[in-house]
Amino acid sequence: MTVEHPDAAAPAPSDFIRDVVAQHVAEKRYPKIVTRFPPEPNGYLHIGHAKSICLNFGIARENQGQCNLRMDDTNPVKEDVEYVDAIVNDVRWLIDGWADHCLSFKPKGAVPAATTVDGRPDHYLAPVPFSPAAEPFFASDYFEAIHDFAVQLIKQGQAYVCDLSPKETEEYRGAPDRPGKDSPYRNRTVAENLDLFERMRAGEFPDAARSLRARIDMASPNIWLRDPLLYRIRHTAHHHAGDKWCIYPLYDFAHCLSDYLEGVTHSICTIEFEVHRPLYDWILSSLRLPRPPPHQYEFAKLVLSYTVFSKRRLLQLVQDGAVAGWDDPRMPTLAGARRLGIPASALRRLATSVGVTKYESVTDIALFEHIVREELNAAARRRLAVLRPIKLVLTNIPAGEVVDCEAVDNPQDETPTKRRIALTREVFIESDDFAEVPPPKYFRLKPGGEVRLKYACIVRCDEVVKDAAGALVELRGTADLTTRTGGPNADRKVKGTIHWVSADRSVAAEVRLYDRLFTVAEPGADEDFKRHLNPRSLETVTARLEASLQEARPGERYQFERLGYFTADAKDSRPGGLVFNRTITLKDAWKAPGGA
RNA sequence: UGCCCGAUGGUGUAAUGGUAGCACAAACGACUCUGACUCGUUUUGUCUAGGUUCGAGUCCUAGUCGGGCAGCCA
Repeated sequence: MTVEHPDAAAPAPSDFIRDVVAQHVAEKRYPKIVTRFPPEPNGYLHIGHAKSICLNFGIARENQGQCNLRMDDTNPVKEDVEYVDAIVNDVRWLIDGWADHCLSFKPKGAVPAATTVDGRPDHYLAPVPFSPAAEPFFASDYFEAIHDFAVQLIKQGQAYVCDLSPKETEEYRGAPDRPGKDSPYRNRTVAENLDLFERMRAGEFPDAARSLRARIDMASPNIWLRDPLLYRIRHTAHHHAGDKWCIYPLYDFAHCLSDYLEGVTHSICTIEFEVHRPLYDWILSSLRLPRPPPHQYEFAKLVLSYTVFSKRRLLQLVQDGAVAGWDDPRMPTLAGARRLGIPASALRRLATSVGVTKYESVTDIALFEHIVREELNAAARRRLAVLRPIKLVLTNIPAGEVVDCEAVDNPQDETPTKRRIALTREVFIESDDFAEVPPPKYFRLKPGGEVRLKYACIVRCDEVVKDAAGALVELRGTADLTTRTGGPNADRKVKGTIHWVSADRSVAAEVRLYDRLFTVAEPGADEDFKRHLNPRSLETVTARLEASLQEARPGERYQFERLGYFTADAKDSRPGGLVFNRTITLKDAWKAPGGA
């Protein structure tokens, strides 16, 4: 069954960034709209990143443009190829079937060739579609070009080598309300700076002994204009660039130039970079580049209630063993969400429905849950499964006899398909669906009461069998076969309908019942956020599934009727040993009195 | 404290000087072989004070409140 992605047909969203892009398109300012998604490969992508990914790829998609996936890998000490691979995988999963045609990679191993335009360096790497011979863009591929730009700034007297230690640099920088003071090395000659910078590159100096700085204004009210560092010395090999370098550009210098080199037109980032924008513009305009420079736009990142997104905290959860890894289904990472069974389309819909603004807000997790249920309701086949089985013996059905029943795969389908399930003398029902002393308005099974077994018939509970200790052993009852679906009394109404499986025509399986990882709406607001961890975020049960579920494939999603949506775990499922993850429960409007 | 950014129901957003709308949540009701889905009804909002204007959520001024910035992190 194929379900059209609802977001494929949805009208393009509108926000202040898209308004700007639309205007630029109208005035034909650029030959093509080019955006980029630039994660640093130092952790896994999370749902917050989905907002940025959908914004950048969405804009490319809506304007027949392209979006580059670029590793912002300028700090080798924090990064790793493990993260590069995970990021590529997650991005491709998120945009598959939606904006994958806008995803631009580069030929594997390619490094931009230096050319000269108007006597100035100009490196432009033409993008290629994803293929086995392609890889994402890497800022580290531009190190040679970025170095050349640094040399140009030095020659223009706009950058200098500074010998101040990190601590001294901090002191000289001043404070937001107090101007900084000039470095004593600020007025070195061009020749001296050129010599020193090349010796930095050659590895003559130890880490942090010198740095390359932009020469702007130490009294600027904007901290980022007070002679910011452009290059630092780090005698560390790089996961992508190898051991070629011992000087690495900092974010502010590398990012704007990477954007420029890739032909990015709209460089979209989060609001903490707003104060960096004057520096972004200063660098690009100082270089007097032949092509029109990109511009930076900022938006507020996604904050979701009941979850944390900061890499620091997510890393802590992984390292402390609070979860089983970056892809633990409880993690808000894309890898975790995927394993939990969240469809990529739900993430995309969340990303667009929260809007794009300049003020930070907290999105209620209930909105996300609503979207997930809506996607799954349309797409997931229904199955019967009993999480916590209790036995019900239907005494009027002889042992060995099979009553054939027909069940609908998904009533939401236009032409629903059906399957057969077997009703036998012994069935399992949900322990929640029987109450010896029922609360008011209890529609389910009680002694002497009746319920309908979904897709089968109405049954009555005649007897409650207990052991010597008073614990429930089994229920005994009778089936009214005349009320079978399609039977003469099929229309007979009873208040409750419950799910069930045949005792011997069902299979046992591990089912992991996941719940929110945190118990409070804003766990991240508390430095000691781990005390808000939900002790019941995972409960594992051995459930009984209807026989047809044996054929479930890893990653497949089902609705277990009346319970929720469940996905066959792609990592721990084995042939004959399926593991299901509860993606999300069904909405449940019934409130048992007294919390029963 | 200096600079920058922002403020619309409980929550997230729309309205681009002209009827404050949508979604989520909540409550109630209808339907129901999923207490799901679907459908119907209801509740709740333009931070404050001035100004411009025939008309202000929108423009201006001041204030209040919130966020961001002082890594050789990104």
